[in-house]
Amino acid sequence: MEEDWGLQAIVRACSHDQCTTDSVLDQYNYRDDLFYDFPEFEELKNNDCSLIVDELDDRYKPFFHDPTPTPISSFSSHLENSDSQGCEVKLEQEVMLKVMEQHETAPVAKPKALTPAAKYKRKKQQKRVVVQVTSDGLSSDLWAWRKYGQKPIKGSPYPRSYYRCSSSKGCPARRQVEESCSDPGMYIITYSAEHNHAQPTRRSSLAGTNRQKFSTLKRTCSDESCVSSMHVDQVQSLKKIKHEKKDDTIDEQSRGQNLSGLDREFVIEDSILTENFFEVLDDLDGLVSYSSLHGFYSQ
DNA sequence: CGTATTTGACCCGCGC
DNA sequence: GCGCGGGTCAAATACG
Repeated sequence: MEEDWGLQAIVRACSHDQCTTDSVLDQYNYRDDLFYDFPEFEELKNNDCSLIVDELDDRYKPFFHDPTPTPISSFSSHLENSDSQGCEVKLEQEVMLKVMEQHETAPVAKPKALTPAAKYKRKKQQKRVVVQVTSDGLSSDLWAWRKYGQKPIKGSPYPRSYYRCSSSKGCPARRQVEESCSDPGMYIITYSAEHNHAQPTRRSSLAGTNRQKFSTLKRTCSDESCVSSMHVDQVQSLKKIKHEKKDDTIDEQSRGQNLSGLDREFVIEDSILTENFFEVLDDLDGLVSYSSLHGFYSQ
């Protein structure tokens, strides 16, 4: 299954708001999906922690049922009012705009003979996911990326590198990497297009030719457990976003901290970042800390 | 020798 | 129409 990969699992979860047909949603088994993306929870499903799972199930559901995602126009006005002179603000705007692009784009149409111009246009409309990671995070996915270009970016002291997927010939997946000018040491990664093949269980021999780029790769846990261990951090990160959203003025220092909290390659669409969503996060955070989950994740 | 990276050239869209 | 900026191509080069 081509969608069976971590990032896509996140994207899939974030894009459920596009499914507005109740009949479809009624047939959707949220719990199974949870265990599908986070197999470690399977353990909980089978023991006395089912209460927690029920709670998650109940809390999770409303976000999928909401057929009218929060308009992102508030983001637009925020962008218009912000100071576009500063490099940091500009970068943040770019990240926001890309997430907005992802929100607004329609599913990619079936391929047919396209003119170069149409091809280019379609490429620009492709789904994009932006994440901010540390240098360690650059190598934290299993896909093999081959660099095909590098360009200096106006307004940024750091160049942007362009990568394509080398796991499979003809795979349209692309990745752009640039160092954050507001947080040196942090990297903005933009994923575009989707892989047309399954995620490799390990980096292939082809992928292994990433040479120096991945030579410092740190793998202290299996890929699956790395994915699951994001979960509690993500809740904390989202709570930080909540505070950031409350503050209209941009606090540079706190933003740096907030962004660093997102270094586990986690991006969530603004459409579900409603006040209610954060209230639930508050509850979930407490729930998690008092459950056996705490011990599970703090290992 | 096969594959990855580098880097200048080229293409395209957009704003003036 | 022209220049600019972003994205991609492809030849040259480096590496194992």
